[in-house]
Amino acid sequence: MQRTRFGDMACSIARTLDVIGEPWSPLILRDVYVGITRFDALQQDLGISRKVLAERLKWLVEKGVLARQQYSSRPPRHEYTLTTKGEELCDLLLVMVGWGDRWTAGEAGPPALHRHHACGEFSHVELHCSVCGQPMHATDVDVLPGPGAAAG
Amino acid sequence: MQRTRFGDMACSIARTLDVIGEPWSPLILRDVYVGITRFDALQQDLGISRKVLAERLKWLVEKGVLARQQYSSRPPRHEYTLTTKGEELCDLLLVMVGWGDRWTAGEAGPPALHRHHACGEFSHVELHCSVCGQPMHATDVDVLPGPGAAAG
DNA sequence: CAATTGAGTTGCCTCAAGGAACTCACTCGA
DNA sequence: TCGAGTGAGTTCCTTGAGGCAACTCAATTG
Repeated sequence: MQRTRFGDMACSIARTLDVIGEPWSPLILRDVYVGITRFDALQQDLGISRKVLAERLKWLVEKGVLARQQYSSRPPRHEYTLTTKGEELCDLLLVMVGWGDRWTAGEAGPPALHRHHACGEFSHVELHCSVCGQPMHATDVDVLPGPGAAAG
Repeated sequence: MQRTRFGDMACSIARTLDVIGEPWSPLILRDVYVGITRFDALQQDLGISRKVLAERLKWLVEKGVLARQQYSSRPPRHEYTLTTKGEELCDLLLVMVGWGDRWTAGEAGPPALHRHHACGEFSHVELHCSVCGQPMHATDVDVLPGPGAAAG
């Protein structure tokens, strides 16, 4: 949809958006993550047009986020599953959930709860520094050019 | 751009996407976060059409993510700054950077580095459980309906 | 007084999203 | 063996969103 492709920009945010930035893509990822893996099931759950769904799935498979696997040979039937790359993208969804629950849920409360396997409690994700382990938010960091920054 | 509005869905991911899911919005947020706060500066940095930029900024201000502030009265000049709500959305950008650096940076390395104030080191964010403090990834949680789930 | 700058607005054109109908291969039940 | 059903798309048409360029308007600098 966007004519301007984000994949060529020297910015990891833009390049991530190139993969899952198009409308519906994160919701498709969410559905596959919660176990809705077949074309028709996705189409019905999302209310997305079949055309757009087919395009998005193809793109996500190309990008290595989803894998298209045959689960029946006669008749040939496929399902979409997460690759490791895709599973790690789901962490992004978890963070979206955190923000959405906090700022958009309102009186009714969060639409979904997340129970952490390790402790068995319902919780949210928090961001920590990979080096020192302390909390790390956008306001706690300086952004500096890295090795992959565009020249000029 | 998407005709289907995500804001009405009973899903925090969809509602988050309703706010910043449209093309360019996350990049606008990134720019404001790194200190590019004026209309023309944003337009030039992003290469976005002025029309779309005006629309996005208006939307983000309406949604309470950005604030439009006058920094000069004669001539009247404005800049866009992050609200608390917007700052917390930037955490999402940090996670995007993490994924993008890991999966899309390639040989050249990450385009930007993030130095954590607390420890002074260049690092990435990691996701931890808000209850037990242990690492928490999408594969480590069960998703269950919450109080705000749609009936049926 | 002309040129410049900041911050948009307007108009036109193309391409993408939505929707519905159609295809095609296979299976199941009568 | 006929018809209905299912999974997985593809095709076609209409509408509307994004890109681009030009225009506005007010104040400021030279």
